[in-house]
Amino acid sequence: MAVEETTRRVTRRRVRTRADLLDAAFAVFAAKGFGRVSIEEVCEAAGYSRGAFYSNFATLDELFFALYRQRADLIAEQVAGALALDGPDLDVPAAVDRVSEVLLLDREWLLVKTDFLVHAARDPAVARTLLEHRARLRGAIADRLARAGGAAALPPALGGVESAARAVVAAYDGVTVQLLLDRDTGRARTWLGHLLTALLTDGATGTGSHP
Amino acid sequence: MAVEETTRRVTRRRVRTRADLLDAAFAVFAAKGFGRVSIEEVCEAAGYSRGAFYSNFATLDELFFALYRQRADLIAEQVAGALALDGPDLDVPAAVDRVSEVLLLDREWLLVKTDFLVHAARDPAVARTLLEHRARLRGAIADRLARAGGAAALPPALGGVESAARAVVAAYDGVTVQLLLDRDTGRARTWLGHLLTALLTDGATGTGSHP
DNA sequence: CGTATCGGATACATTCGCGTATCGAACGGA
DNA sequence: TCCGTTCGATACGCGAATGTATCCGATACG
Repeated sequence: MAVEETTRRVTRRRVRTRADLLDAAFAVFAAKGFGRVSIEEVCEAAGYSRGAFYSNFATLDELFFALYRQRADLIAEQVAGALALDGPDLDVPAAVDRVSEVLLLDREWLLVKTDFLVHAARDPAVARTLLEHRARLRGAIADRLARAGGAAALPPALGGVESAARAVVAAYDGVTVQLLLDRDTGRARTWLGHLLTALLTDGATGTGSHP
Repeated sequence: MAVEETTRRVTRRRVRTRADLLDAAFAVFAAKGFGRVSIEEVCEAAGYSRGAFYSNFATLDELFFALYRQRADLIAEQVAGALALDGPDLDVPAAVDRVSEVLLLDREWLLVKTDFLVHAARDPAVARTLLEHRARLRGAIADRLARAGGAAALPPALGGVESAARAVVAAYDGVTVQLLLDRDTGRARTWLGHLLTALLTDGATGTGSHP
């Protein structure tokens, strides 16, 4: 019962505290992993006592969920922005570069995101919201692909733009795993670039992305 | 110091106990996630007391690591077997089907494996061994690809067989993520099939896998 | 079959983290 | 500025999990 149903006089202080807790939680979760973090650690990192925590969240899970939503929405915005940059004609390699930049930039986020995946994999309710996020992302990609060339022009052996979008997301997830292990961001970005151009262009050898 | 350096009179009982603990741990980890499991839970599930645990392992992490090695080696064997089935000429769709079968069959294993990934992502030493496992897997795939056609015949826009193998693993990882969320194994298998044939065959639309 | 060693159970002390209840201080509206 | 409300700090009790030390039954080996 951290947040009542009835409207409460939301103080500025409260907003700030909540934001501080979320930020601190992000750092701590990224560093140690959700499973190894206690409520006290988060509070300590944020500079508050446990009282502040219980006043804002009922449980660590709740905070984790809120944290994920916050950051995921932020990333989604950035991706949408990166996709919207071109005019109606899509420059695949350039768009791929821009999106890769956004998606693979922050290792901490990848860590937290994967933690959340593990969490969602065991809780159908959480999984549903994560699937919705992913569906939105796929939708944005599919729209972009459709808007530029449609199914006929670009995609190769896959079905339509829907399938192509799905493949893009799968490639992203696959590269993420590798990046989490070898910590080589540059390599991951060029790799994602290769994969995506291989998937999205017909037979032509896609140009690389970074020097 | 669970296991001494000096050779000890390894009793049959001990072997059995250790195996029981590992099996129980697999089930419990899969069900609740590594981060939410206590030593006692594992012992209870295995039908032993904590004394048995501490006699065999120093820490939960150590057990987790041993568990991962055990299962990963087992899977690796099966994959190698599935890859070796054809003669020298590789039937891509068939091989893809067989490998998908092995890799995506067991949801519990995918859960544990992902937990382990999260774990490894934060511990460079663990990450190294995981990377070695993956390198071995990639190597087996690359060998198989090279043995059947080489770089010239099959792969499209990617570099050589090395890159192709890398792409295969990435696709596998990507599909795994989706499967963890939607729990639709059949879908995941056909999807992996589509992806892999799209990646490994030139322009021809790869045939599906299952009816 | 006897015996020395090993393996696992039990009991114990201890630490850690949780959730609640209470209180003083900060806040915002009038 | 004053006052009712809200926020977060502090203090408390509790339960769970840990690691260790000790003991007894099982096991291998001569």
